[in-house]
Amino acid sequence: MERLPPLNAIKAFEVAARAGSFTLAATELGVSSAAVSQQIRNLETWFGKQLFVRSGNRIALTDAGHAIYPQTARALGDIAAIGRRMLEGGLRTRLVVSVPFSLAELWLAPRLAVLLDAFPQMAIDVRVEDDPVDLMRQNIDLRISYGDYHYPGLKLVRLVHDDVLPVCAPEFWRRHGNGDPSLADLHESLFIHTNWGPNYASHPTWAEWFTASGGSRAPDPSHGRRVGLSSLAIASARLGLGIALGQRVMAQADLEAGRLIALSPVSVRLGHPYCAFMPPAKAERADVAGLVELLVKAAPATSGKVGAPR
Amino acid sequence: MERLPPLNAIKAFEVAARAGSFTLAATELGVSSAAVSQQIRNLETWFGKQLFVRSGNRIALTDAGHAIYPQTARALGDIAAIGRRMLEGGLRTRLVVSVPFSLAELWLAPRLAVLLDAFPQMAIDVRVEDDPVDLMRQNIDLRISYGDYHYPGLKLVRLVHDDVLPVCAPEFWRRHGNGDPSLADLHESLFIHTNWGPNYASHPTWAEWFTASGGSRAPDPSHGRRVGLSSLAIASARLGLGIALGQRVMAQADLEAGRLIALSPVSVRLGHPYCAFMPPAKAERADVAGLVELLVKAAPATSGKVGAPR
DNA sequence: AGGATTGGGCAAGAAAAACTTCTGGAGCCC
DNA sequence: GGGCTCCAGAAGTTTTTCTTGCCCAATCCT
Repeated sequence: MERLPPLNAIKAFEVAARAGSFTLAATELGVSSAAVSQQIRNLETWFGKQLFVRSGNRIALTDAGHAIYPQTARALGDIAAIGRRMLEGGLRTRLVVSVPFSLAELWLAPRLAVLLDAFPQMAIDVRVEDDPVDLMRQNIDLRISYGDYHYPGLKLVRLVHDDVLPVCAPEFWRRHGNGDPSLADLHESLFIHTNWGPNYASHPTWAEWFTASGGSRAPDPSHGRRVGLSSLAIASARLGLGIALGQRVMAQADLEAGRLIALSPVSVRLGHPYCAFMPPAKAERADVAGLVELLVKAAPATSGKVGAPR
Repeated sequence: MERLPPLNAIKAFEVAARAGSFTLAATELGVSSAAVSQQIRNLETWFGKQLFVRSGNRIALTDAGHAIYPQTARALGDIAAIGRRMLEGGLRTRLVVSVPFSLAELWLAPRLAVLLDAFPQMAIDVRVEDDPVDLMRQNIDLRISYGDYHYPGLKLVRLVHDDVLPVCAPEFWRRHGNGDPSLADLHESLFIHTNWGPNYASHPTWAEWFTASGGSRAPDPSHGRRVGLSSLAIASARLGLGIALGQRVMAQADLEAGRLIALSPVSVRLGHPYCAFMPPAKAERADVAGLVELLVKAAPATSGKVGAPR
């Protein structure tokens, strides 16, 4: 095959020709109008032919531009079709979602329940595994992770930037609380410490929480209970084993049901947001997009910003 | 139209799939194999699907890769066809060549004569005009200019890096020369000075030539003859009006025919090469490519380097 | 076997392409 | 005529792409 014209310029041309305006084309492409102008000129220089006539603030296709537009549209349409074809690739696919251990039970499950309630026939696989995950080899459609720095090249959607606050079971508080929500006098052994394991280091500590609440206590982890999973901390607190720094999104249901109580409005943000990652092509699948949307909407209280594809 | 897969990655994929090797594909694309490897991975990440299986130093298309290859080939072929179509755009076109005044008569004309001798029915327009020229608006296929800095975006081919040397008519030398090829004693009024006009400043002067030849004379332009065109300097010398610093490519024919004699082997290079410019798409037209090739070959003595497309 | 060769992966920095911002000018509309 | 919209152009910045240099695995070749 001989040398091809610059493909991105072809793309810009197709959009501009269809839109009849560089500005509209720019909007559609998500760039500035000057960028479109440059790409078009680029293509004109390549061909040595004008494709648009400019008259003041208006443009129109030249004869040459008219001649090639349908071909560009068809070729690009074909390429778009390739993308679509990739998604179907077995069409009968289930939606495969991968989450870290900590999120599976207390965060994803209830949200999926909502979704499955609405679409009972929806086929979803949930895989529970820690980062890093190879989405390609395992045919995963959507990965949810802590932090927005994993998986370069994948489309990224920020779901929720969670925070932690002290929670415990109501009976526990009745027995040990002494009515002091500053927790200043609570015995060290009653604190539950969460350890996120070797790969993560940004989970807030009790010391940080005390600092944020204006105190200065720093309970010694070696004296209290220690758990290796944030969802386990919640579960432990629910069972009356102590006071945990529980993540809000995980404790929510227990708090509303009265199985847990929050001992203070003071909370500490996690170091990173929870994010969804997916191959850009799969972001257009209706089921993937729908699930992501649900997950974003489900937590409007603390966050929900949509990131640009990378 | 929805989001398109990265087009350059598609291109890399098509070539790699056809070549069956990243390295061969890299050669065809004129890039390194690592670049191809990256583009393919890029596309795989976009789709969330492997397109090649890698086993050691060998690659093979996956089922998914196999499935999309024909579509990519067709779409890219369509786009290549667009390029070809642009060239034909009236098919009945003549070849339009644009040259600066100085080159038209003594350089281009004899070379075209060779070409037209071989292909008498070839339709060529020669336009004579100075830089800058708008190739697009005037439908020019090939522009020849002094210097390689004009016309960004156009494909550039360096034709010849010329030099100047002192020439005069044989009778003139018999009458005024005194047998002294160092020209040290020649009367100032017998030097012909070339002035390239307001846009150019790099034409070698007599002072430079004397320096190059080991002397130190600097004839005063206000005393000798002055011409505003390098071809006119040659013509003047041929007519016995004085000694000119003549460009080799222009004096060649007169030197061989004995109408001019070179007074010294010492020459001074011009500041820039002569270059051909053309829209990249037109570089593939057989007539354009043929003419450029002829022009390059016609001057192997002093240069003939081919530049990369810009 | 065992060394040499070929072809691809990976990471860092370099080069090239694309984009943004700002400014200016031309036509259109009131 | 004045304001508005839209495109062009230049300069500077960001992003993408490519190269370089190194490694490893499989193959090839005595």
